Amino acid sequence: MVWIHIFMKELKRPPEALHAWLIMLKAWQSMSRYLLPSLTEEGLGDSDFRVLEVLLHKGPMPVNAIGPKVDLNPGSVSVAVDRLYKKELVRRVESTRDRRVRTVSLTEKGREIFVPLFRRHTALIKLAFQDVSPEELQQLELVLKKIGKRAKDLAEKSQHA
Amino acid sequence: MVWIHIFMKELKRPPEALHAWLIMLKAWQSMSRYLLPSLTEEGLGDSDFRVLEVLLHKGPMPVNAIGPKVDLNPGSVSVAVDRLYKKELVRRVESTRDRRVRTVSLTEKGREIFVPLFRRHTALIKLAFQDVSPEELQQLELVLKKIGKRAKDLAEKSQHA
DNA sequence: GTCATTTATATCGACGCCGATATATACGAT
DNA sequence: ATCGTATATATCGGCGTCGATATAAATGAC
Repeated sequence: MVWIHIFMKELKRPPEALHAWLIMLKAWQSMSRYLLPSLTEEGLGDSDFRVLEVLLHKGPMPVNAIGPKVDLNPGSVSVAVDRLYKKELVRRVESTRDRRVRTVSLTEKGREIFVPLFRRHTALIKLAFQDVSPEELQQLELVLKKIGKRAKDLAEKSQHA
Repeated sequence: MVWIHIFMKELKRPPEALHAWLIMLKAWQSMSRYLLPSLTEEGLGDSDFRVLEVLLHKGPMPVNAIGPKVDLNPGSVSVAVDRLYKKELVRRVESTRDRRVRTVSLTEKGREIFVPLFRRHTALIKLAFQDVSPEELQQLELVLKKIGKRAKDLAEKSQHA
């Protein structure tokens, strides 16, 4: 039982930030497993879903604008858009001003497939959050925003170093 | 601007659960990006880290016990352990009772590499959580636990259906 | 004891993502 | 106007995960 000893000695009581992070990890994994099936039934992956979501809610945009919004590098966005293109869910329009850019937008088919899917998705999330009161939800958003922002800042800072 | 219209109409104000989930997504992505470099510098991936973590803190265990703890399927655990084995960070001991099972444990080298890495990792997390008060942290854990548990239950329920 | 079933682990083929690079186009300095 | 640099997108090779399956060993019914 040496390892348990070491664990206790090293951490005393689990430092709170780490503990919270582990719980966040668990919650994240559970949510992901829970939400994924409804996408795969539709033949979509997680990234595809997020791309469609951003296109629906923010409107048409060039490939390079999608990447940051869905946390994907340019190459991955390119292939994701291509997958969706092959399924005729999105359209690529070449810009006349700048012949390098191709603006991506939802097709009618894309809209028809995605809007109901998104609605189901939203309902599933609501179900999973059913035990959380409005006040708790607000508090949760506040805290997660702080953490996300700080993590982003710190990540950028260490990039430069 | 049709899409914005549709968005507003469809969602009125963003339904709170969905909104919170999106913020969680962002926070998660930021944290992952922030934490990953310290692992890759050591030549490890996310899964490898979690396997080492569970071995350090829960002690030696057979391959099939690792999977559930790190949210990986048996095949993935097998190759993850193999990666770590090739780096001599873990050892596989064949059980005499049941000759199918191979109990995985950290080697000395594994411990030497991982313990400081884990300490750095913990420090990074603490930094990212610096803006969160102890009360907020407690509240965060509470709420995330509720969400995780409910999501897990719901996922299992829809499995059977 | 023998055979069917179950369990532990490893392997296989497919797929998605990443980092790096290639290609095409635009922009800016001179 | 030309040339070097920067930007948008696509492509390539490598890697990690998945689901399905293979292999080996244990268990249980008879």
